[in-house]
Amino acid sequence: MAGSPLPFDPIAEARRNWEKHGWDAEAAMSAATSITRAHQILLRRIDAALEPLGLVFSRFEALALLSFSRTGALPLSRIGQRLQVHPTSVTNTIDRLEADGLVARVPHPTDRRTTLAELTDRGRALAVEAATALGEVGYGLGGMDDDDLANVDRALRPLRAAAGDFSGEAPAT
Amino acid sequence: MAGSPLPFDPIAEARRNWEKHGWDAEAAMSAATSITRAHQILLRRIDAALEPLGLVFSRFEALALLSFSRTGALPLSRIGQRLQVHPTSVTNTIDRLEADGLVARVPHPTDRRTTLAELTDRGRALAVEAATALGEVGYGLGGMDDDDLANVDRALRPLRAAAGDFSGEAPAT
DNA sequence: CGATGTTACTAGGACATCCGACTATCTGCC
DNA sequence: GGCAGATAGTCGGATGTCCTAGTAACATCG
Repeated sequence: MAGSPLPFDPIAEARRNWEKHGWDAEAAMSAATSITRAHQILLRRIDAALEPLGLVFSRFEALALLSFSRTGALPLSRIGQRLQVHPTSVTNTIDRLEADGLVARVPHPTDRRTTLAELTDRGRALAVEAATALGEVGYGLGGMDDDDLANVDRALRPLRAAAGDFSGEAPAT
Repeated sequence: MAGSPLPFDPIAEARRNWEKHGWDAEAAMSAATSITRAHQILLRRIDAALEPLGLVFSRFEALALLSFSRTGALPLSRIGQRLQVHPTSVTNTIDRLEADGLVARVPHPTDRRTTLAELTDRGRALAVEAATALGEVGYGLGGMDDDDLANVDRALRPLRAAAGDFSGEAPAT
């Protein structure tokens, strides 16, 4: 993607430069850049694993969420809340899933404002296939053991807490 | 952005569902989702801090990189390598920085294939302003102390290592 | 009952990122 | 010298995400 690989860690290098030039908050810069980079690596691997199935991560997430619901159908607004994405992103995601015949839009039985996204049989089956495919590559985290994975959860918890992702729940270990 | 906040942690909830339905690799799923979410939180905060300056994170990164270079100019290809983004993304980034008068494209003195992005005076000054603004919000990580930040670096290191970001360097701490 | 405010979804537009393809150059080696 | 292969940058196209605005429908309360 970006020519040849570098012979050094670009984040460590950036940090050295930060310090050398007297720019502050280098620890925060370094952590923020690590997160950005980790996300990039992850998304690339995940999408690569899903590509043969015609999915991308965001669409898979919606499919998974629907699979877990009792009836296989949820209001678009609830999908947006759970996935923490903008309503227009949900519209877009469901548009594509619907075009692929993986979900169907059905009107809400009582609230006429609301549209439900309902899993089709193909959608339900594909969600399982995709989960399997992702499991095989460890959700892009292949190579990390359970300790490593727990460390990631734990390390990012303060950030998510500050963003209000929990409401005072007990931290899950 | 997504309606009202949830009364529970959506990632912990996803993990419970994963287990309940027998989908495997729930630890990896949880860690991957945490990273995705952390990135989203971060990018939103960072871009909010940069918005008054007319920048976004990716353009700031390019500006910072140029600020650290000896001559204030680098080939686009080097920028892409260091920032680990696709060449076309660099073209786009530099297009915008150039349109804003923050960098100028100049031909490479000896290699006629190569274009250099050279910081203008305004670009150099804005980079400093932006670094200050970002420092004030802790690069989107405000509220995390140095231990927390170090934990993030450390936790994500195995992932970056697996992606080849280091070439056998001694892990920094 | 009706005005006001909230909630649900979509349309249009702005960005950033990637990929594939294409042109222009440089490099290496016969 | 000259040709094959690698490298640099750009263009066009496709995706995903967000924001602003706008319409429709529910909910609340005087």
